Parts: sequence; C-alpha cells; structure tokens
Amino acid sequence: MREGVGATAPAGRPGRGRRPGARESILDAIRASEPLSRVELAKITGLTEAAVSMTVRRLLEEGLVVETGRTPTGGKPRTLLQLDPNARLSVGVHLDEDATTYVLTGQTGGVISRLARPAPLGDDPDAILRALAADIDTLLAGSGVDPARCLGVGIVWPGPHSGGLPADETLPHLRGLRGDELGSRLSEATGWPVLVENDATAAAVGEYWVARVGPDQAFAALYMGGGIGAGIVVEGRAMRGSHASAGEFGHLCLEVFGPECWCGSRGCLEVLAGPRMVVTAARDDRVAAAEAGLDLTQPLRSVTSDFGAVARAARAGAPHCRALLESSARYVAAAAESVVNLLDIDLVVLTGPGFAAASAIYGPAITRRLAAADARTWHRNVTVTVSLAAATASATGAAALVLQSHLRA
Amino acid sequence: MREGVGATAPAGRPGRGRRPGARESILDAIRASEPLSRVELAKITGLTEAAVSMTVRRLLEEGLVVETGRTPTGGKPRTLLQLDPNARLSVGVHLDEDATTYVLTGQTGGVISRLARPAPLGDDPDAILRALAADIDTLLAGSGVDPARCLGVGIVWPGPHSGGLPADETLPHLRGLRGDELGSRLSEATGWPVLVENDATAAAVGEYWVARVGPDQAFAALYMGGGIGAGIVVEGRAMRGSHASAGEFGHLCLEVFGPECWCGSRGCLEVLAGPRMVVTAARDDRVAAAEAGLDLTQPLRSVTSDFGAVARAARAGAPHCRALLESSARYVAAAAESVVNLLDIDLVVLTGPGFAAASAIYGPAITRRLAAADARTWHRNVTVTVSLAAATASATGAAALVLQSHLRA
DNA sequence: TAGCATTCTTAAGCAACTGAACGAAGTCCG
DNA sequence: CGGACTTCGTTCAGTTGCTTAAGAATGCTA
Repeated sequence: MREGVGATAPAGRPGRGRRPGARESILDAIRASEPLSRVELAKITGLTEAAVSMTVRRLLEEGLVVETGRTPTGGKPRTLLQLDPNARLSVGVHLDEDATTYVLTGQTGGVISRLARPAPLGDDPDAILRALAADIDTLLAGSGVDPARCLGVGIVWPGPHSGGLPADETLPHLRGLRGDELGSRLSEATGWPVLVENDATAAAVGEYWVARVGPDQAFAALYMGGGIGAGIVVEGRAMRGSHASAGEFGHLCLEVFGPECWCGSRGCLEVLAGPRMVVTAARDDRVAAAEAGLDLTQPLRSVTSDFGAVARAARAGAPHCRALLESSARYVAAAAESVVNLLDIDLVVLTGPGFAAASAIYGPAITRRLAAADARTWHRNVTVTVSLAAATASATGAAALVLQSHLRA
Repeated sequence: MREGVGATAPAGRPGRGRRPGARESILDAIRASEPLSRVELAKITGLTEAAVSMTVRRLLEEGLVVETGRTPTGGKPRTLLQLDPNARLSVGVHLDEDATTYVLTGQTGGVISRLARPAPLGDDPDAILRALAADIDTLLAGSGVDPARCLGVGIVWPGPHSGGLPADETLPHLRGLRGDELGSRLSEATGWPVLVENDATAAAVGEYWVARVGPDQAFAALYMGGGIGAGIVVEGRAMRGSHASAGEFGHLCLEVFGPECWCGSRGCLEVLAGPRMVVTAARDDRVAAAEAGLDLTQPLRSVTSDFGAVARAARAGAPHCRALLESSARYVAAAAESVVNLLDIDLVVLTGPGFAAASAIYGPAITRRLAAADARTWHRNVTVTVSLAAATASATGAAALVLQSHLRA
C-alpha cells in the first residue's frame, strides 16, 4: 500500500527495463520549463547531449514532444522542444458532496473539456460506479479525441479521512468503500487504470503540473473545500505518508486545551477555524446570516456553498461575514506558518473552492503572519499565491495525477 | 544548495556510471534487516538473483559485507550476509555550547570510541578548526584503526537556525560562520569530506541507521537540547527543505495569539514549552529551583544542563519540577500530534539530552495525546520510543550522515 | 566563400542488469 | 547408501541505456 493510493489495473509494465531513466527526466524538465532545447535539457538533467538527442528522437517519433521554433545563438540555433498537449490525455473526476465534476486534460494539464453532474449519482455503490463509467465515456466521446491516447482516470473523493470531515458524514451512498476498492472497481468498470487520491494532494499535484513548479521547490497546496487539507510536494514527489493519509492540515493543533474536535483530539484548526465552523458561526450570527443570505429555516446542507455565500458577502463589504473570515484566516495563517517552518517550504498555494472564494482574505493573512518571523529570523521569502483554477483544482489535479504517474514509472 | 547541507570536499565521482544502483539498494537492505541471504535480498530489492549475486560478490571482495552462518531450508541452506562493522568508519562531531563530543563509529553505526572536550575549543574560528582537526586525528590514532577506512566526518553544530535558539546566542566564537563554510574549512583542515547538519536531522539519520528503521517507515525524531527540533525521514531520505532548514518543530504555533517568540512570531512551541522556558520557569519558582538545586546567584549558563537538573529532580519525586515538565510535555505532545497528522508518521523517536533526561514524562504525554484521535479516527497505531543513546544522539547521528551519504551516491 | 561558434547526430564501447540454464548443497525416502 | 527433490547461488549470453569521441549540420561574420 505504499507508492500512492489506489489501484492501477492494467497499467505498469512489470520488470522490463524501466530504470529511473533519461526519458522521465527529460519529460519532466520540459514540463517544468518548456520550451527547451536539447543542450539545455542536457544541462538540466545532467545527461549527455548524445543521450538527450537519442531520447528526444524517440519522444518525437512517439509524438509526445514537438519541435517549435528555434532561438538564434552564436552558432547553430537551438531547436526548441515542447510537450504536445494533445499527445496524451487523462480524465480527472471530483466526487463531491454537492456535485461530480469531470475534466479531460491534455499532457500539459490544460483542460480540454469538462462535464458536471449534480450529486448524488445513484443510491448504491454499483449505480454510482456505473454512472461514473458512463459519464467518463460520454466525456471522451463528446470531445472528439482518440480514446487510445487516454492514459487513465484520476479520481478524488471525500473518502476516509479526507478534507477534515468524519468519513460517515459525506457521500453516504459510498459509505464503507475504501479508496483502493473504489479504484479497482472503477478501473474494472471503465477499463482504464485508476488512481485515487484525496482532494488536497490531488490539487497539489495539479498545481505542480499546471503551474510549472520545478522539482527543486518544496511546496504545499492548502485546500479548502468542506474541510481543510494540505498537499505537500517535495522534490517533485507528493508526500503521502505511511498510510496515505498525510496532509491533515486541518488537524494541526492550534490550541492545546481547545475545544474537542470530531477527530477525538482538541484544538484542531478544523474545529477552531475550518469552513464548517465559519458557516456554523455565520448561521449563529443573525447579522452575518442575513448578510450572506443563508436560509436558516433549512438545516445546513453544503458547507462549501454556504461558505461561498459568506465569502461573497464579505467581498461585497458585509462586516460580520468579513470578521468571521478574518478570524478564521488568523488561525489558518498560524497553521500555514507551522507547516512552512516544519518543512522549510517556499511556495504556498491556496486552492479549492473555499480559498477560491475567500483568497482575498486568507492570502494576505498568511503573508502577514509569515512576514514577521521571516524578516527577523528565517529570511526565506516564502511565496503565497492563489491557484489559477482554485475552484476546480481537485478535478484537474486528479487528471494530473495520472500524468504524473507516467513520469515516475 | 540542495541535497543536504554542507560541503563534500574530494567526494562524489561526477558523471561516471553511478546510477541509483543495485549496490546501494543491497547495502541499505542489509543495514535495515541483516542478516539476509541473497534470495531474500533479491525479493526485497526487486533485483534479479543474478544481479544480487554479482553485486554481493563484489561487496564481499571489498570486505564491506561478510558471510555469517547459514539457515536450513528445504534445499540448499541460505548463506547469511551482514555488514562488516569495521569495514567502514566514520567520525561524528557534536559542537555544543557546553562541550564538544567526538565519536568514531563503524559501518553499522556502533560506537567504536569517543572523546569529549569542554567547550569552548578556542577563541576564534581558526583556532577552533585547528582544535577540531587535531582532536579528530587523536581519536582516529588512539583507536588503532586504519584511517584509510574512514569515509569522512559529520559535524553537528548549533549553527544558524538550529535547535531553536537565536543564532547569535550560541557559540559566539563561531558566530558569522555559515554551515557550508564550516564544512569546507574543516574539510580542508582534516583532509576528509565533511557533512554539516543540524542536531535534529542528524539524530534522525542516526536513529534511522542504528535502530534499523526500514525505508518504508515515515518517522520523526524529536530532539531536545538547548531547543527543540525535529528530524524527519521519509522513504529513507531526510527532509531538509528548500533552504536546509526544515524540522523547525520548535516553531510550530500552538497558540495563535500567544506570547512573542524570539523568531518574530507568536505562540511557538519553543516559547511556550521549550527547555529554555522550563528552566526559566524553574528559576522563577523558588521551590522548583531548590528542588533542582539551581544556583540562582549565577546567570543562566547552560539550558541543557539546568534542564537536566530539573528532570532529575522530577524523577526523584520533586513535585514542582514535575509539574513544570508535565506542563511542557502537554504542549510538546500537541505539537507532536500535529506533525504526525500532517505527515502521517508512524514512528516518533525522542532523542537528545533533553528527552534523555525527561523521556519518562514526555513519552507518555505524547502517547496519551495521540491515543484519543487514533482510536476514534485515524487507526494508525503510532509508535513512540526513546532513542537508546539519546544523550549522544547528535554525535552518532553526525557519523551516520556520512554512512548514509554513501548509500545515496 | 572561408572561418567560426554552436547545436545536434552518429558510431563504438562499456557497465549494469535480465533471462535462462546450470551447478551446488542440503533434505527425504526407499 | 543412492537417487529424487528442493532451494540457493552462479555462469553466460544478450539487451539496454548510457558515455566518450568524433563528425555533420546550421547559421553568423568577415
């Protein structure tokens, strides 16, 4: 159960050759900093120019890479290489409490087409799996692409220990299914290799891929959806921990004797300042609830969408909503600082629907919190950014997982 | 500046061959679970039996590995292989505010001989470096070993951002020296490759080595000396972060609006419950100070030794000292839980002089804190142990760094 | 058009690893 | 006591992936 979560059905050439290899290094280098010439690749990867040349030829023949233009030099101009975005495809699925989102991405992580369904997809696991497989087929068929180019499917779901909610509060119809079971059954149903991941790690990998993060950067993606999690990528590898449940950012302790959390501990970020708490606080505060237009006659349905409403209100200037978010942000910022200090991270990316809605408050709060100690002590210059497609980060991230897995083979 | 801190002087064959390689995998497998036979090695490493056979022959010829006995099977008995402890040597140095400790270890991390000097070794960097070089020579000469077998020197020092103390409060005579400068100059002075590391990471690597931690375990070594730090080893690799300052466990935030820390932030573990704070609190409490026999007429000299006095008093039953440590332990436990949750760690080792003295209090506190959420939610079964040689972990860890670097080449 | 700088390719060689057959060293059983 | 059986380890030929070294391509400049 190491090496990523989930199941890979027909994938993975077994013994055959497959050493760490030039091929992977070259593809990764191009991904991170295309366009590149062969000599530049040789410098970056440490390979010989000869080796690069041969490997690149094979990549060109396979169509994974294309030559695009040339730059003048003192002598023979360099021919620049880029990934062919359409040479490889991959499908990402985000199974959420509110909706199910599908994206089809190319090799560079760019979205080719997408599809959304209101949740739930069915009443029992079998029905859901059938619906998933059918939707994936629809997506591929409707995009007019060659399915043979599809590498596989990545799926993100609020499975056991994901995103900071107790497992049995989300997706009741899939209750009791383990991640690897979901993977293998979906793989059976679709015929593609399937990778299963949690939202935060997937979003991190997606960001790593799409935002061209270099393998030398240690970076963390903070993901806010129905809960808060972190995806951590160091040296180009996602940290998943011993039982594939790393990144429980929401269960960093910020108050040793704080209120009890559903996880069983005390003072977790989740229970002090998680989105669920923000929404609950907004519902308890008549003014805030009115500002955000929350319907108090109904029981709380979707943390994500209610949080979005609070964030919209705050952006529009509503003082109570803004205060709630500012307060939450101070806790999140302190937790982010802890992660940065613990892992010496130099890039923090905010992503997920929560931060998509409220990054204007959380981003500066984190930057501010980091600034003091950074100036006095660490001199690290941490970058805090917002993902370009924060709202759909999980789905594109799920797709990127599949791409990523083809560089580590 | 990636790939470990510090300087390696004559080391590292550049391009030549040196792929990740069978040799390293095999040595690491034997390290982690010796004794092993060739077939077992093939299974563990995934290499062919043929490849194992050839590689092992070379290792036998070089004397790195020896055959030790055989186990009966259904057919031909297996011949067991072990590392020859004396085939390779390495020197570890721990430069501390109180003393300088040297150890000479064999290939398995066992200490062959040791040497201690009261600090300081001199009044300026040059004198200190000369003294270090001379002591290392003395250690090697006095141990009657072949210096040619020595792989190099590892050195741990409270350099910039180490152990949780402001850089300019420790080792005033080396003030202003950067880690890599210390490394290259010591390498020049001794003629050996030198690796520089912080106390916690070194201790973690040492523990990884000596305690035969497998590369599949994610583990963290919490180190308490003059401050608190953490060394984190995942997939057999120490996490050093982007600027080699990962592991700042002492600057996890446990109180968002807590007291200001010297680092510039607020509510850090260090300032709430670090050893310096324990000692300060003990000096402020007449009863506790008396229990521990602290000399209040003198200004605070060594955090480490005063903390040791408090811990001894607590072990002897002194209630005030015990209360101080219990209180500190609750904070440390919460921080440990944060790390475990964030990185999905399944082995926590307490080490360093601080925990050596007070593990009886901190160990159970951590176990207790982890238990609640583990039972309710994570079901991880984290092991919390105390290093066997916690008091000298840094020095042996420094030596292990050098050994370790020969498996990653 | 010759010279030059640089990029990329080709050809020969080496080292590591795989696959498959073979030798070695025991147990078990008639 | 000898032969079948089992499991461990080795040998040998073949493949792969890279390196080194030399050479071809391509454009600029004089």
